[in-house]
Amino acid sequence: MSTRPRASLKDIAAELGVSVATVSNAISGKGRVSEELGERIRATALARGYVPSLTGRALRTGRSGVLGLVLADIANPLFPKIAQAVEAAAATSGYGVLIADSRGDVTEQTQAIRRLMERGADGLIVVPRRGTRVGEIGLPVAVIDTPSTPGNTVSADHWGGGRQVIGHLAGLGHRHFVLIGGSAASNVQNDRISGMRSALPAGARHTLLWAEGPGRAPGAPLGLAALAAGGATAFASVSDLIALRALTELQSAGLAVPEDVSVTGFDDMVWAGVVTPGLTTLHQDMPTIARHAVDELLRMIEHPETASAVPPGGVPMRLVVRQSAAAPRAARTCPTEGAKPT
Amino acid sequence: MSTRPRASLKDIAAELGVSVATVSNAISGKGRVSEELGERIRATALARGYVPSLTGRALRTGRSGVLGLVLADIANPLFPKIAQAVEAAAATSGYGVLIADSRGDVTEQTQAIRRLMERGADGLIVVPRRGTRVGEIGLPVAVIDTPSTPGNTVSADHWGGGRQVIGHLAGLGHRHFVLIGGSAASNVQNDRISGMRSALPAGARHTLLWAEGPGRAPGAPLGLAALAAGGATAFASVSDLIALRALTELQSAGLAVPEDVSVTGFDDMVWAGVVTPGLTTLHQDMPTIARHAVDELLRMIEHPETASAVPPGGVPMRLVVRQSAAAPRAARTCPTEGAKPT
DNA sequence: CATTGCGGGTTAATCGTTTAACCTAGCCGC
DNA sequence: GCGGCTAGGTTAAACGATTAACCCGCAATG
Repeated sequence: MSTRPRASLKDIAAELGVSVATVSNAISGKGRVSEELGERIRATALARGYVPSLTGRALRTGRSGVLGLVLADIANPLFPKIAQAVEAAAATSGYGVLIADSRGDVTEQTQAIRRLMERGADGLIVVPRRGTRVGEIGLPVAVIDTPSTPGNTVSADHWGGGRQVIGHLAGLGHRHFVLIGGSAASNVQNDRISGMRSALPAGARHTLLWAEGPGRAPGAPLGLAALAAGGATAFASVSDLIALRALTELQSAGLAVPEDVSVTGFDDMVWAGVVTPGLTTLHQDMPTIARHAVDELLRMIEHPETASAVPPGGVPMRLVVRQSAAAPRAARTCPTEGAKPT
Repeated sequence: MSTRPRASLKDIAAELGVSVATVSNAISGKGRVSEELGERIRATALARGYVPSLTGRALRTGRSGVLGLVLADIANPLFPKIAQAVEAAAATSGYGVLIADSRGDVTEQTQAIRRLMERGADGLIVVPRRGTRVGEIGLPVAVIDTPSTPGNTVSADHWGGGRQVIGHLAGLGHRHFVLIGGSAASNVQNDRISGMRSALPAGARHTLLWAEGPGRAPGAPLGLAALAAGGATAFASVSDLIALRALTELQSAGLAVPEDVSVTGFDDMVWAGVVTPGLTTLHQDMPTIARHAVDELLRMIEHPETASAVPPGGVPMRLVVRQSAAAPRAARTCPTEGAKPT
C-alpha cells in the first residue's frame, strides 16, 4: 500500500510553477531552457524520484522501446544464453525484451509474431526454426541463424567452427572420422558439417551420420561402437547434446574416452564442462552476437536510411579444449603427460 | 513498406460516421449500443483489421498487460521450460511476458526488477536465486521456488519428489545410498534432500555429498567410484546436471550403470533422455506450475480483494523411469528380463 | 527609431483508449 | 400536457509525454 503513483511531468511542473513542456525539455535536454532553471528542474525530478512513463512516451512517439525475441526451436538448450545476452544488450540500450515461444510450430510462430506486433514491439529478433525463413512482416527484423542463410543478420561462424574442430582432431593425429549431425534440415548444422568436411586432411576417411535421420527411432542407439570397431577414432558432433549421446553410448559400450576414441561437441552447453571426461567443444560468443543483433535492429529502427554496420561473415567460434579429445592410440608417439591441466 | 499504421477507433468511427466512444462501446460490449449498429461496427472493425492499441489502453487504464519474468539463477537450464510455460500461460490470458535476467547478481536483480517496473509490468513472476528472498516492491509478485520457502506462491513438490525417487530405488532393492546435492544454499535442493532422507528404508545406509561444497574445486571429481567400492549402489542427485556428472564419472571409472550402480536425477532436462543409459529422473509439470503462477498473479492484479486460489502444497512431480536405475547385483533374485521396455 | 533576432518560456495539439456525464427523442403514466 | 424514464447515442475529460507553434521582452543592427 501507499505506493502512490509515480510522479509525472505534471507533478513536477506544478511543484515548480512552470509548464510541463519546460520540464520535458529540461529533462530531455531538447528545447531551450535556461541553465539555472534546467538544473532546478532536474534536481526536483531526482528528488521526487521521477521516472518517465514509457507508456505515455510510447503513445506519443509510436515507439514502445521493446524488442520481441522470437524463439522457434522448442526448448532450445541454447535459449538461456541467447535470452540472457539479448536482454543484456537491449537493456544497455534502454530497450526491454518481450519473449514469444512458438513451440516449434510454424503457424504458432506466426501467432507469436502477431502477438508481439500487437504489443507494439519496435523490432524483432528471430532465431528461426531449423531451415525456415521468416517472411516479410513490416517490422525491422534481425535474424540469428548462420551466415549462409539468406536474410541472416548475424550469427556465429559455424562453418569456421567445423574447420577448427576437425583441424584440432587432425592435429592430434586422427585420420578416421565420424561426423554426426542431428537433423539434415538445419542450416546451422549443415554449415558445421560443411566446415568439418572442408578441413579433413588428405587421405582421411570419414562417415556422415544423421542422428535424427529417416528410419531411426528418436532414442535409438547410433551404433557408434561398431564404427569404432571399424577403425573410427574421432567422433565429431554438431551439438553438445549429440556429443553427450555419443560419449555415453561409447562409454557404455566399454570404450574409453579419450583413450580409445575422441568425442567433440558444439556450443559449449552447460553440461560440457561437468561430464567426465570434459567435452571438447566450440564456444559461441553470444554476448557479441546479441550485441550485433540488437545494434543492427536499433539502427533499422532509429536510422532506417543508414547502411548495415554488422561485419560480414560470422562471429568466430572459440575452441574449448577439455579432455574428451586426445591423440588416438596409434599416434601416441610422444605423450604429453596425460595429467590434467591445473 | 506501405504498412500503413493500423486502424484506430477514430478511423472506424469516421468511416461509419459515429463517435469514437460508440465504437469503443460496441467493441468492448460495455456501454449501450443498439444491436444493429453494434453489429455494423464490429463488422467494419473486422474488415479493417482493427487491433486495439495496447499502448493507448495502457495509458488510460494504468495497466500494461505485461508480466515481468525475473530469472535470477544464471543460465538456469530449466529456463527454457519455465519461460515457455509462463509465456504460454500468459498469452492465453492476453498478457505478454517481459524478461529480465540478473546473471546471478543480487544488485543486478534489483536493477532488473526496477527496469521491469519502469516498463510498467503489472506483476512479476520471480524464480529466485537459491535461497534469496524477494523483498517488498509494491507490485504483485508470484514466486516460484519451493513450498517450504516463506512467500512461495507455487512450485513443484520437491520434497515429495525426493521421497518418490528413494522409494523407487528402495523398491528395486537398494540399501546403501549416496545423496548428492549441488549447493547447500538452495532451498529447492534442501527440500529434495529432506524428502529423500525421509523415505530411506529402515536400516539403510546413506552418505550426503555436496558437489559445490566448501573445499571442493568446481570441476573436481566427486570420488564416487570410491563410494561405490565402499558398497554404495544408489546415487541419487538433486539435479540432472549432477546426475550427469555422476553418471559419466562412474562410467569413466569403469563401473557399469545400471548393472553395478544406479544413478538418478531431477527435473527431466533435455539430456536425460538422450544419454546412455537413459536417466531415471523426476519431471516437473511446468505448464501447471506456470498456469498457477500466472493465474495467481492475475488474481492479485485484477481482483486484489479475493483470496488465493492456489492449492497448497507443491505440484506433484512425476517419476520418469528410464534405464539408469535398476536392481543392485545382490538383490537380483528374480530379474524381470533385463531387456529395455518397448 | 524601427526592424530583426533570439533566449526563454508557454500553449495547445496529438498519440488511442476508456468512461463519466450529458443530451435528445420517444413513450408511458397520471 | 407534462414529468420522468429509457434507449441510444455524443461530448469531453482524462492518462503522460512530446513537439510544433507561438509569444514576450530585450539587445543588436541598419
